[in-house]
Amino acid sequence: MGVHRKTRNLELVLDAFRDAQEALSAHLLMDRLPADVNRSTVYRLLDRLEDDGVVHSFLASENIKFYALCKGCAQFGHVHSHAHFQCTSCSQVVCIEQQVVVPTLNQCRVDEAQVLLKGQCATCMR
Amino acid sequence: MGVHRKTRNLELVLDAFRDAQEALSAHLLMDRLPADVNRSTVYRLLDRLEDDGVVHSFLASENIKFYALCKGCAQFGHVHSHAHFQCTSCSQVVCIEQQVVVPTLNQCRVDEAQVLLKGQCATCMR
DNA sequence: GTATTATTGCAACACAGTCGCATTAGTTAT
DNA sequence: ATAACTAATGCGACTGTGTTGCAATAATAC
Repeated sequence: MGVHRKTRNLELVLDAFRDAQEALSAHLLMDRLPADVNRSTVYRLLDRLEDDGVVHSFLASENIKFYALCKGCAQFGHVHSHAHFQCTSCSQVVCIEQQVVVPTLNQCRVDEAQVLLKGQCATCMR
Repeated sequence: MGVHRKTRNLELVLDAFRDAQEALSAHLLMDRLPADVNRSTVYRLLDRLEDDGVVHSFLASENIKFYALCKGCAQFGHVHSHAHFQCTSCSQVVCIEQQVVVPTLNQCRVDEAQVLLKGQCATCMR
């Protein structure tokens, strides 16, 4: 657990994640922060929070890295093999609570599975 | 199926994929092509080949898009829910033949699952 | 061969993310 | 409270992947 001074920016980022029900990209996160929070700072905070196991990251469409608060996943030694769902209409990303069955391979050792489900969310379907 | 003139570049790209046992990023692909093949051309060829169902793409680590020839997957109306494995040591990416069970969600319609398994490949383990 | 137009090369661009460095501001000890 | 220490920040420049407009080239159809 790295050093974490209780700074304004850190609080703002954590608040943003707590307020959001969804996962956030660096860009989406910055939209929810005051405009004067520096881009580099946001990336550095995200890196640190990920190192400390506060958030986890995964790749969604368009090569965008998304971040979400770790909840249950922290209990399992941070095996982030839970799935994420991204709506192809509104691009919103959410964590799927149910655990995913990780296939075993006969030649390779599998440490982690990143599962991105794509489709349409409830809001966009109606 | 879009128009495809039989050009030198197209042949070179297809040959590179056929020769490779693994999936290739645009960068890795260009390493295997003559140096005078333009970067834009490679990206455009990859886009076209993907549109035509000749290759499929998926995201691996570091937000890099990988491409691989479609084989069996083409039979199933291009539901690319098969997994890919990336070695965290050598970064090589391969397609996993075995089909992945796509979780169903009660609120959302899932059209596609992108599964990236990460671990160590046979070569790097020994 | 000529006409048509898909394909290409080039250069400039867009965007996510990183890095070095000087400055600012939490934290700790006095 | 103040000073010392150093983590955190802001800035600007940079990297790397991928895109785009446009003029030149070349594959195909006639």
